[in-house]
Amino acid sequence: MARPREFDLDAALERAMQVFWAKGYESTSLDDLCAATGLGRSSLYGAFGDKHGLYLDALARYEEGSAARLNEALTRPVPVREAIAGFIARLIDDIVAGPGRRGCFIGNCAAELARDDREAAARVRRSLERIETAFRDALGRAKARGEIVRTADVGALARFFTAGIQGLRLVGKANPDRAALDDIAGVMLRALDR
Amino acid sequence: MARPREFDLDAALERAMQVFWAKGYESTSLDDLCAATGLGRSSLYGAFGDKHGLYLDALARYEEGSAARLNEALTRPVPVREAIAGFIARLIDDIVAGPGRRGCFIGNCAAELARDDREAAARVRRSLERIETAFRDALGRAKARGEIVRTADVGALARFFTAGIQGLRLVGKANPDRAALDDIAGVMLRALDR
DNA sequence: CTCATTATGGACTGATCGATTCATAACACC
DNA sequence: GGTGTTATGAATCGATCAGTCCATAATGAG
Repeated sequence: MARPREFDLDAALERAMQVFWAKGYESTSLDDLCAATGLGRSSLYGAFGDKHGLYLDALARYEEGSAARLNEALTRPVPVREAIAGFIARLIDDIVAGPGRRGCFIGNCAAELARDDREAAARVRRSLERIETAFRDALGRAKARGEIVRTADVGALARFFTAGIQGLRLVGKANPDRAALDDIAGVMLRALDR
Repeated sequence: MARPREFDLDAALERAMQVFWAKGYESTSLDDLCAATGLGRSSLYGAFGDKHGLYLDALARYEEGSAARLNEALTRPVPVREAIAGFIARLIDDIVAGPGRRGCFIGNCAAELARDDREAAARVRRSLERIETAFRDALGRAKARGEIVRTADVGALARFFTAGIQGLRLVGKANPDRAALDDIAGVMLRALDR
């Protein structure tokens, strides 16, 4: 009935996400986005609305992958301590070996524009809640299995790990030093030994 | 010998710092800075060089006050656990009661422009090291006093609290909920009970 | 009082921003 | 093959950006 789209929408979103992740919202221009995706302005606007809409879509895409990795790590059939340790170890690998100081897209978004961008702020809040829930569920199951003491407050621990991961990514962005990050991870994990 | 400056340089820097803190670097325009300080462009450029220089000065000013508060809290003649708990409690008060979602200026800087701004990145790294050192010194003194077990790794604990505070401020920026932040603080402090 | 020096405010610069417009192209349907 | 509909690319929009320039004002030194 009409001319079909000539590009892969998903691939374009992935490229745009990488640019926003690396440069942030304000510092990314539409020319940057066109260059990264290989698309013209018309195609971008036709597919994603405007710059802000594309940013939100990119944020959603990041969160999707991020949450999937976390859930996969936390539902492995191993003790929860090992599962969390494995997740954090891979996180540190990413920070140290990754293409330099991008941090966490969600955290970057929170720091950059959650101030007066209610929609973005709501997305960030939801993302953090999702992470928190994943931890709480995993810790709840572990508690039922007797892996952690019955007096443990899994809700507080879940919030702690959520914040801890953000802190880890932030200081890792400023100084991607494995020894320092391993130190932090080690102390974090000992919150489970009680 | 020449016309004297008509404004208070320190007060102007304080105002500029507040704006950069609240809005970030890119989103703050020179018109914003002129409006906040009450100065004209010529005065700003004459006193601080350019926008980037002013931003770095503002960052330094923030770090000064921030480090002073931390050191004051950590050198109080009380058990280190109490000192740290007091500092974090006041931090949470700031986050919850403060004028909305500014986060930590240093953390905001790290998230926003530490990527390809080497000078800002170096400042952030130095700031975090300063925080880490303050914790390490306080924990070292506490260890010598026998407040924490002799097997404790004060270096790792210092790094942990440094990252933890950043995580606390970040999630607090996204969701300034006292109960959640208190949960996180509670788990963090139990790292000292060993 | 005069002059050299610096501060100030406002006009102005070229560049870049996000967004729109429009002519053209490519399809599905009849 | 004609027609309606959407995609595409280039040109372009007004707004805003950081930064500069210049005429004027305000001081201290001689």
